[in-house]
Amino acid sequence: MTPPTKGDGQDGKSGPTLHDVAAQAGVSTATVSRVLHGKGYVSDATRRRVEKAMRQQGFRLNAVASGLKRGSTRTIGVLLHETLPNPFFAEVALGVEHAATEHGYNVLVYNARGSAEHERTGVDAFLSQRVDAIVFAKAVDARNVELVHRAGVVVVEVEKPRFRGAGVVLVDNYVGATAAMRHLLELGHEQIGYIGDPAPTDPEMAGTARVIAERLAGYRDVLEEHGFGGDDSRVVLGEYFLDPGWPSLRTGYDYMSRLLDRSPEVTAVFAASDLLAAGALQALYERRIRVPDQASVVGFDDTHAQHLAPPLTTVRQPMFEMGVEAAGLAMKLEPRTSSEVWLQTELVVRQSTGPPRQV
Amino acid sequence: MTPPTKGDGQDGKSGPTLHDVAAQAGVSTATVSRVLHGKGYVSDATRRRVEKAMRQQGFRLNAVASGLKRGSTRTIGVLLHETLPNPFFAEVALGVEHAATEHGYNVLVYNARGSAEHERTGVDAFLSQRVDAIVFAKAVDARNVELVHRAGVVVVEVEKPRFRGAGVVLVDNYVGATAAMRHLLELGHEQIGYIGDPAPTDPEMAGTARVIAERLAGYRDVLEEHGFGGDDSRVVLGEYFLDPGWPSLRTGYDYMSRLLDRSPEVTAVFAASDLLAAGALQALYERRIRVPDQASVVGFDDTHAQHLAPPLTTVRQPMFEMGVEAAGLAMKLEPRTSSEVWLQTELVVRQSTGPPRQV
DNA sequence: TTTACATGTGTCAACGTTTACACATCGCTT
DNA sequence: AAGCGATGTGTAAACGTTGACACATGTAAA
Repeated sequence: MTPPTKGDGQDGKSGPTLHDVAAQAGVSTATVSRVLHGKGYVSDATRRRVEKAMRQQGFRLNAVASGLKRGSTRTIGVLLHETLPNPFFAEVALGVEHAATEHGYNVLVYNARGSAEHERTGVDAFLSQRVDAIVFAKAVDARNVELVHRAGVVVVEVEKPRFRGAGVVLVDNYVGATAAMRHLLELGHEQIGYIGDPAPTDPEMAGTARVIAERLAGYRDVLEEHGFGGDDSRVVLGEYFLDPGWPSLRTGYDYMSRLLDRSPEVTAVFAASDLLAAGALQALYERRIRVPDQASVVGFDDTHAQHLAPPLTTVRQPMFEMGVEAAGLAMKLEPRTSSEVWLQTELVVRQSTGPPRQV
Repeated sequence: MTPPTKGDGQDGKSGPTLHDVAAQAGVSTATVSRVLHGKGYVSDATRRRVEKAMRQQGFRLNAVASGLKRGSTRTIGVLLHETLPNPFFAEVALGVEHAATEHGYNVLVYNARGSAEHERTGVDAFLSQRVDAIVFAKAVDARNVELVHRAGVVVVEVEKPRFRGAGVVLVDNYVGATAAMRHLLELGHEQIGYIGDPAPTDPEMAGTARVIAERLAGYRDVLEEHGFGGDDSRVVLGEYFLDPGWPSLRTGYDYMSRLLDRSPEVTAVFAASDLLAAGALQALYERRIRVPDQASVVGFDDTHAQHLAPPLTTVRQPMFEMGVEAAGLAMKLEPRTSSEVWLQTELVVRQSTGPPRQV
């Protein structure tokens, strides 16, 4: 009647199958499947017998077989751009994991390590695994995204601008940057420096360029608004593309040192990231410039802010939520469908900002 | 000859199958499979024809079907204990991912969020997915580990002591702690404080207890060695089990404040983690005690050390390597086999330690 | 010339689930 | 009394891949 069973639920390896529980319950596998998924008609008596058999044998549905048959694996692949030393990606991945498992989805991760070839390998692996969707956080090479798109698999991009048929999760960096600047101006600062990274010219990096440009634009526009515009002499932009170890802490330290040498009159600095701000704090500490008494510092992203001394005022970027939203799109969207989710930043005032020093 | 094909490699959805390329190459699926895996005899001419057909159709092996047939998915599940705010788990997960993908394995992640029930759900999901191995970093509930073990799936535990048939990755906290203490004594410190967490008494948390005990033992033993032993008055252990938000930065700040109030004579502190050290640094900054001029601080784990001002001297814990080793065991071990890997810590001297202040 | 073994390829039955379809009953309505 | 829909269950064919097995050759040793 039923094929010979080998996993009888006792030895442990490879577990009992639908056939095994069907046999014990004296029904067909179809009925067991119906019980399992609660669809179709099943009498109460049968249902109970099947459920008992499942319990006794410790039956666990083989998701691999199920996935093959149904053509869907309920799995999301997360492709990380790179992870160290920035917690951004880990945080996003966690958000995806959270939302996905909440809905019974599985999450595969792959770290592209910043290289297009690695990313390609990851895409291949994910497509091979027949994931339902791939979340790029953030994509290295647009061609890899294109590839997924062509394969008819849902694409979700984090922090990368519009792509024909994909879900996109974006955060408004401009508003956050203006909030930070307004905060400094309200405290009475007028000589405010900016340290950040230069916008890459490579069109491949358009997403990164957008983020960088928005933060700097916030700085410039608010100064302008208050009549301090048109002067970029207090802006220090590095040249990280020449620097193999970028982004490094050292970078923030260097930028800040350069700013202090060049414009000793500044009473506050706006750093384009917490990592940069952390480096800036180190430079200030070394020069015995006390924060916030003698200089105020604002960061961006809230990755390290809490841990620093003093705790850093920063613009929080909702990384975890970005992951959650990305997973939401991944689970909801049809292949080759577009959708955009915008998330807001939030100014978190801590102890690195205060009124300017009395000169 | 061959079944009707539906995915012809053009429409994108669901892709071409072995049958499709077999048809185009004029061979059987068995031959295509042989070419794919490079096993068995295939003539050069046939191989070339098959490879051409695969390339033209953009064939990608369906890992789901393959996994079902072969009974192995080449997938490792990583079960995280929890992730925020400690980068430890993310780092270990990354190490696993790195080593795994290097060998063509896939990595599923699940975050137990510190709860045994969530962990159980994760284990169920992983077993359903028929992962080849599960890495617990670190396990919440031993019964969940037991469950995996009984299912005949390879178990690897990170930082949790012996379990019958499992791979275990451990790091020697004791040696690291003694290195840190010796460093302080060599600089001339004699009044050294210790801030850390109390060892949990719950047998479920034996792994955590071991780690905590080893670090404290290192502190005590080295002091003893140098004739300053038997005095625990400079040891501040919290009571985090009462604190819902543990572990928090606030904790380090509080412990340090308590230590300074109670034993103002201390010239150096050994903190049981970087997070605690970061909090300590905040307390010192607030009191305008300059590091390292007036007080030295040593951390443990190197999670935050680099970012702090001043950069923290700490005992580096090889988290990434722990993940790599865990993946190695996961891929190598037979089910229900034991194996232990010990990793060493390393003292990293930065700028938070120096000779004691002249009183 | 037989024998044996290496080489090359096809057939077909799995792997464990899902689901369309068929076939029963049962209780009602006309 | 026939007909109908709702209910309950089984049969069997997929899903795409793998691998044991069978069956060819060809070539070299006996």
